[in-house]
Amino acid sequence: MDNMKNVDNGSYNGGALLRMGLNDNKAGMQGLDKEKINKIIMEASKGSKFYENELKKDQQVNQRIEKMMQLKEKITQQQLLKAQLQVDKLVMELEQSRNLSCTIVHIDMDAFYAAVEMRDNPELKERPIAVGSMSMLSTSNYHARRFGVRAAMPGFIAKKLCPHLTIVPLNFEKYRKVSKEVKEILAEYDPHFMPMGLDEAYLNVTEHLEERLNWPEDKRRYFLNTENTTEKNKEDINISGTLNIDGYSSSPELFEDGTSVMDDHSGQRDQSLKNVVVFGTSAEEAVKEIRFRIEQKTQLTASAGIAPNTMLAKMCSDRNKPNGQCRISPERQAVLDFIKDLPIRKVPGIGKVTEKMLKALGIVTCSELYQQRALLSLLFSEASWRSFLDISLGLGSTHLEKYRIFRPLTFSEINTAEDQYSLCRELCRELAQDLQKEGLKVFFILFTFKRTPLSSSRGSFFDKKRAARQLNCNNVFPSESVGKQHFHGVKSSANFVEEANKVTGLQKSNVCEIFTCPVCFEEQSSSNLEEINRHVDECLAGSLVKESVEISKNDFSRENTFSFLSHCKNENIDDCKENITDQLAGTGQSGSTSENSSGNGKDKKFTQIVSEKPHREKQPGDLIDIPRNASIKQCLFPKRNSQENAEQFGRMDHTEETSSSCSFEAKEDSVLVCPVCNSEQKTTSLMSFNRHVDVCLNKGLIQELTEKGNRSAKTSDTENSIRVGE
DNA sequence: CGGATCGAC
DNA sequence: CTATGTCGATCCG
Repeated sequence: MDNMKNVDNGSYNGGALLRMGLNDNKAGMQGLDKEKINKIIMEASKGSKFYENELKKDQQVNQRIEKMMQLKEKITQQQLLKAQLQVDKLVMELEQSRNLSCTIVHIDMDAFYAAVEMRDNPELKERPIAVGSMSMLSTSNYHARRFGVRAAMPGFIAKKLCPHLTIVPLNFEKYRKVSKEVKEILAEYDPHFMPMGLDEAYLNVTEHLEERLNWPEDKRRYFLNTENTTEKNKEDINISGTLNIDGYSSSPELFEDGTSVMDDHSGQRDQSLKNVVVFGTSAEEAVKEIRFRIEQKTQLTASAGIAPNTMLAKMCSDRNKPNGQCRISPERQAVLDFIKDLPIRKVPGIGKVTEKMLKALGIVTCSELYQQRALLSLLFSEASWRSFLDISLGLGSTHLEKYRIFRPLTFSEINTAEDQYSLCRELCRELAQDLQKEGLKVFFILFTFKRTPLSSSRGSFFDKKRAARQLNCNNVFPSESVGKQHFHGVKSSANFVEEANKVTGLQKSNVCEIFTCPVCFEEQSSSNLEEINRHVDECLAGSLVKESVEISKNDFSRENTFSFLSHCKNENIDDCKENITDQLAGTGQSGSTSENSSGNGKDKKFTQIVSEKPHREKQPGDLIDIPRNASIKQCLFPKRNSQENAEQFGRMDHTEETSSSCSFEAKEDSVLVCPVCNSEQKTTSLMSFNRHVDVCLNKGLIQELTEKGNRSAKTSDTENSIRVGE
């Protein structure tokens, strides 16, 4: 079966294989073609338990595909049309939220483990090697890949493919050390960079590039360390007489754009300065500089991708590897051009199975993925088709999940008051920054003014973890990083409670600290939590309450959401106070004051979803949130889609996930504001509200599509290029 | 909720 | 001679 894991890996990287082949031929190596590789793997595998299991899994996938095709048959034109309208509405929203202002870099060390081993043992250099054991390889060098030897392949099969293969045992300590050296360099370009394992990292170099523009040349000047340079590089330097950074590469593909690091400057440089390199101020130059420095320091090469978001950056870094880089300029068209013919399998998150399922629908490239968006929304879970949509629009995360850069922390490690305060401070700062960066018009705060331990009687902390994380992820932080970071590694709620109680007795203490109201920022000195809450309530009622959603105290999922803890000392809030104040000022200007919230400004469309029933009295422990745009968008097509689909197509859908990913639910006597027409809807059920939104949505969309149709005939789903919200 | 599945390294 | 890993996230029943 050509669906076997190893074979599949082989075909997935067929492009790289071909490129490598060219290199290796130059080195006089021979290799195997794809067919031979598959045959050998097949012979080595068949009969094994593993292989049987692979076959079984493959059959299951086939069954899933069959089911999906049956489902597809039942879909009527009308359903498809309706889905098309809804999805396109969302497309327009997504298009509006497209953020091209960041420069994200993905750095990927080439064949990292193997490269380290080769560096430290020159004998291995010209030989095919792999790192790992007879039962599993972690990586292979480029000679070995010529034979089809790949990461995640068992060593004994690799040996059959390439009998001369040298298998070097893993040496993690060494890799960690080298990785640290690389990370020291990366940190200079983005102190919050996000490592992914030992050999990859994302950097947000937006700020660096801004500063870099004003840097004098000497801050961008580096000296070639000839001692640390490989023999080959020395040769290149000597031969060429003038430093050509292309030359130091072991691959002819470095800087595929035909420029070298020196090209911009070499013309002006005389021979005596040939060991000096000056890098420019552009993103490309900065990344070349990073790669140059990495190689100087570690003698290892890296590939890099530069793009407006992480997904694109990652795919970019793959394009010209090894030892190359690629950039997608921050323009919508450039993004779409890059995406257009890209096989979906290249997209991080789309693996073997998804690829096969989509292939069954005739989808191989990203533009095909876009064309079939309506169908996909009916066949796949909400999470899936939404991510498909993001992919086909070239959208991705523009911020890095900062908290992952540290070694995973457990609560037991954050066990001093000092640590907690500084964590709180840090989180506040990040939040304020994120909000500022995203230019949010709606400011969203979650409070729990309650000193209760995180674990309560109504169920264990971890029972609620998932729901809480969901909320975090949707509302407070743009990612789930917080939940991940802080919940990670805690084994049980009992464990946690125990740890929490050690925490300098904070939550037990009734001693009152001075408390800064997060709304008015006045210091409140009170020994009574309820008093504090009353004050905050008044503040909120005065300024923000009309934009807030009140969430029932009984809604347990909110209870343990990350909160600004009431026992934060002044200093904890102080640091973010400025930012928050600024943010609030900005909020006022951008028109989400209470007056506007029920207004009819188009840009205000989504700022208010739910207004609370005025006369319900707040209770201590209540949470107040103001949904931010992102989460509201997710409410546009709430659960009912899947439910209806399930009813119509006989598909049982997961119920809990999607409903809780909606950041609001209709409580008994809520007044809901339709995000489309902005009118208040008194409603007793989410259903009836949804029905209203539905009508509005379709009305609006038809109008928009009609308008568009006048300008362009390209409104059908049969078009060939990606068309979005032009 | 927990086992199965997916995807990444 | 044998021999196909581990983890987190998500799906799904």
